[in-house]
Amino acid sequence: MKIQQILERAERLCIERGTRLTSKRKRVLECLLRHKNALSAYNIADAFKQEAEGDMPPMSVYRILEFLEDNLLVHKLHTANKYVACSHISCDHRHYKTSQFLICLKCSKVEEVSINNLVIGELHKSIERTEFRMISPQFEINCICNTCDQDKKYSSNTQLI
Amino acid sequence: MKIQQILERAERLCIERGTRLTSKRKRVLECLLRHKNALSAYNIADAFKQEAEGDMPPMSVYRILEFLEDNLLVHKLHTANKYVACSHISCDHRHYKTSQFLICLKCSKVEEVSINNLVIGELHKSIERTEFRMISPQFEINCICNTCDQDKKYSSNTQLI
DNA sequence: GCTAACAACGATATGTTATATCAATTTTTA
DNA sequence: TAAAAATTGATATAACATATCGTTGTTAGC
Repeated sequence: MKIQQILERAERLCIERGTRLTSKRKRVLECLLRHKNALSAYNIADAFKQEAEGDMPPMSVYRILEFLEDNLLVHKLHTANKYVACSHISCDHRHYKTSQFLICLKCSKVEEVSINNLVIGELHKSIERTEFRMISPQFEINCICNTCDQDKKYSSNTQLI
Repeated sequence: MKIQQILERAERLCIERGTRLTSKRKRVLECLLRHKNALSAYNIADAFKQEAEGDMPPMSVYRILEFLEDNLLVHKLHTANKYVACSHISCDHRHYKTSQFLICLKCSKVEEVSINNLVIGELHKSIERTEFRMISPQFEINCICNTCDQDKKYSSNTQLI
């Protein structure tokens, strides 16, 4: 699906929620959609500088990312301290209570996967037996993507992790 | 099990691995064992200052934590940027290929749990179908512990998350 | 349209987490 | 005991993040 369509869908979702996807917020979301990999707030600010899209200071990026996260448009990957656009903006978007992210530690490529509901159910059951209550379930799994794995095989000066 | 015994076991494990659990390393591990909650490197440095156990600058703590992690004696919780002592130092210690941590976002209390093998197996299968390869499997699950959950109910000025 | 209330944005300061580097010291090995 | 290796000390700097306050822009009621 094209980025422009996703942005339009995002805008509609915000209107439904009574929030506003301002032009700056839209541009940060677009930046995340164009870069497929996860980006830090400072990465995003740098991208705006380099692509001469007008200034976007890191503090603004943080504020905007917070808004986008609250509006279910981006996910924060806590293990990487980076952010990705939600891959379900344009599809149903509400089926996904538990997100699972495979994150390449080398290039920050991210895949948002959907693990078997049965598995997630079992997980919840395991946790119910403890004295902990799960909140905002999100799994982040450290991986190496195929591309970077290949790189490792053929280039000796590439460092893993 | 008493901390002293765990430390002795840790020392033996290091000797078996051909590494040395020096007195400073031992003291950092002991610090993590005494505090049941996860601590940041700077938290540990502060603890040494307060308890007048002699200086332990943050940079030393980082170096020592790296050693302890390499020697499977502590885990880094990437989502919290904090560290905990491995809860399996004194038991078999090698059965645990995939560690799962329940982390209280309020007080950093941590429980290292063993989730249903079925769940872990399914998770691995899901990942095999992607173009990612899992490394250093470790799951961190954001939770609220019962104690902090109770606190929330009875005190109005306590903030959740 | 005017104004009050609120939301969004800009700017600065500061806090927290982490890595890099090089010198000094201690321990091990030959 | 001297050389080599491991450990520790010390400083600088990078990377990630929050707090605060003033300004600008938008919305809602009059």
